[in-house]
Amino acid sequence: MPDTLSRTFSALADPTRRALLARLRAGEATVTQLAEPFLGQMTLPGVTKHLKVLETAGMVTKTRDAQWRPCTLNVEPLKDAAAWMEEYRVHMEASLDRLGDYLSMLTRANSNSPTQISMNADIPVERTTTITPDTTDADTV
Amino acid sequence: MPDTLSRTFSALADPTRRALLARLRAGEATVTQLAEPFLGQMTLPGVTKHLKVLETAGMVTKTRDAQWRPCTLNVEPLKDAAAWMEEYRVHMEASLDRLGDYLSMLTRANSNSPTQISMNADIPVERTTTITPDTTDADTV
DNA sequence: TACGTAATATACCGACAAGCTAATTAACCC
DNA sequence: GGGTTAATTAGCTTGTCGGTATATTACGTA
Repeated sequence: MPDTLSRTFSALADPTRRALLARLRAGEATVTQLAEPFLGQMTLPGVTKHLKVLETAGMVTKTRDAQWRPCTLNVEPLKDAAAWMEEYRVHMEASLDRLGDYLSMLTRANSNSPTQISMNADIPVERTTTITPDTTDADTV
Repeated sequence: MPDTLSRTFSALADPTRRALLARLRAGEATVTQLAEPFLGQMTLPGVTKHLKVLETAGMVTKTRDAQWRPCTLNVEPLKDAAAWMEEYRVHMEASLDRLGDYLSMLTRANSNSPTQISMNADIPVERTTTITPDTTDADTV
């Protein structure tokens, strides 16, 4: 039983799980709905396992509706992770390479983030993204 | 060989490694200097291994000075992680529980973070930290 | 040259993570 | 009750991780 932060980061360290979270950003979904994009490359129990990891990490809550288990996103643990990362904010801004200024500009241009950088670049979610640096943000979501 | 983001998160999913990064925020340090706070609970090769993980994740750069290997912090991968997390910013702000408003207040009150929430609560770093925000950056690099 | 120190390499271990298949539970509908 | 669908559990294999102990490389110095 590791600490909360470790469990959070550990849960995020898998592209499938990140894609699941990304999908849940669009609203609640059942397990099969969540699994659907992966079923070519992974079985349903596999997805269930990943969901379990996210669930014990506190980022996904499963309710029950008859035989379905609608899952919802819970960002509470992400707040801790973001708070941890906040400590490094000044360092990131200091090193003004690649993403640096972009990110700081983006975070400083508060709230209504039309961002969507690379939600799940490595996952067979049909929407192909591709970062396209020219589209400063917009599109996608 | 997982993707970059997974490797980054995976590297962060360990309190020892997070403590190492935290220590490096104060400036470059050799391996033994970095290991010193842990030597009661872990051997030197153990720390070297953790450093290796951080190194292959691109968050630590080892240079060499005679038989010493001064390590420096490299926040580049953290930018990607922060960018990923940025997507969930709006969700975090929407759920205004515990940390929510505090964090958003904090990020909105840009840069000079006198923050220091819980850098390494679970690790025997004798320097009771607090990073002294006066050294806005300077030194180190 | 020999010695002490800094750091890594190698080999080994137990534990856990990720994936599968097959079987099982749970709820609905006829 | 019988059949169907949703989802989980169980058991297994494979691979990686965290840690140790020991040996080795590299350097500075007496």
